Amino acid sequence: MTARDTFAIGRLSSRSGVNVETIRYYERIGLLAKPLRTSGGYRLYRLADVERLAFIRRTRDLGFSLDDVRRLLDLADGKSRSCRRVKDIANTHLADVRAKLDDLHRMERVLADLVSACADGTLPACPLLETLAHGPE
Amino acid sequence: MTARDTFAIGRLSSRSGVNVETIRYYERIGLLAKPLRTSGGYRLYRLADVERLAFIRRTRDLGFSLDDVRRLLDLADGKSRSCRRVKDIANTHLADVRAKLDDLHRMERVLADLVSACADGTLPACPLLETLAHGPE
DNA sequence: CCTGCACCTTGTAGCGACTACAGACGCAAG
DNA sequence: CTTGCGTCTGTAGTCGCTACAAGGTGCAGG
Repeated sequence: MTARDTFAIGRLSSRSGVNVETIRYYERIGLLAKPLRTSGGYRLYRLADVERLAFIRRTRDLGFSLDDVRRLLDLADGKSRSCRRVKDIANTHLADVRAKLDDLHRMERVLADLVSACADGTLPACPLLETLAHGPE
Repeated sequence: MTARDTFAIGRLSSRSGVNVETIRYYERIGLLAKPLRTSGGYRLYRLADVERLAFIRRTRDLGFSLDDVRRLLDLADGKSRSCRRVKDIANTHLADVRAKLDDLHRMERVLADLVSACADGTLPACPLLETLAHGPE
């Protein structure tokens, strides 16, 4: 049934590193075009789909939202490939990442302090619990 | 109608720094006990509720999950106040925070690199898009 | 007493990005 | 032909809220 260079979703999954369920989800939300089907209803993919999905995976791994992925795919598909617009999206996302980084750093510092205040954990009153109950200082 | 030291949900919200909708949500999932009501059905709170909610807010601000919050509240309520168990929860969460911190650091580095490779954004081919399309080097 | 207004009520649906089924069908190897 | 895995659709669950809609309450001013 399958032409020499087509394959089913499981193979696309293993070749792209994206979960089968996730691939179907991407199709449902319109991130991937609807693929050809076998007479029995199986989705049929080609090498180009592996590429596209690998693009998505790499973009997701950098923490971009699916909306950003969509925009970046559009830019990659377009003739223009406007570097400017790509850069804008990336810069905005970079600012988000840095903001989250700051938040996490703050949490890390406070948590590490609080945990160390608990010493070996055998204290009668728990300093960590005290801080949660009544605030710092 | 209200006794001298009770107040409605809006006041609890402004005193604890937790959104009205969020307070009702916490009640619904059993994080807060069901409060007394006025004859007209309004929830009635006391100072102790402000404390409890402030505890929750502080704990959430440190990034603990609501499940962790529940466990920490149980420990704070219990006679034992086992510092050991509190410490275990905090340490596990701290490890999570550090793992996320590592992820974000990695993203930050790669993003900053890619963005700077785009120079002033007027390049004919976009290096950032190339990397997303074909992977690093 | 009536009006107006802010506040409160319940219930439900939406967000993002998946993940996890159930129950049925396809397909290829032995 | 049977076995057994792969795939299909559709729906519901995750987390931690947030945002309504449509109606009821409480209180101050006139």
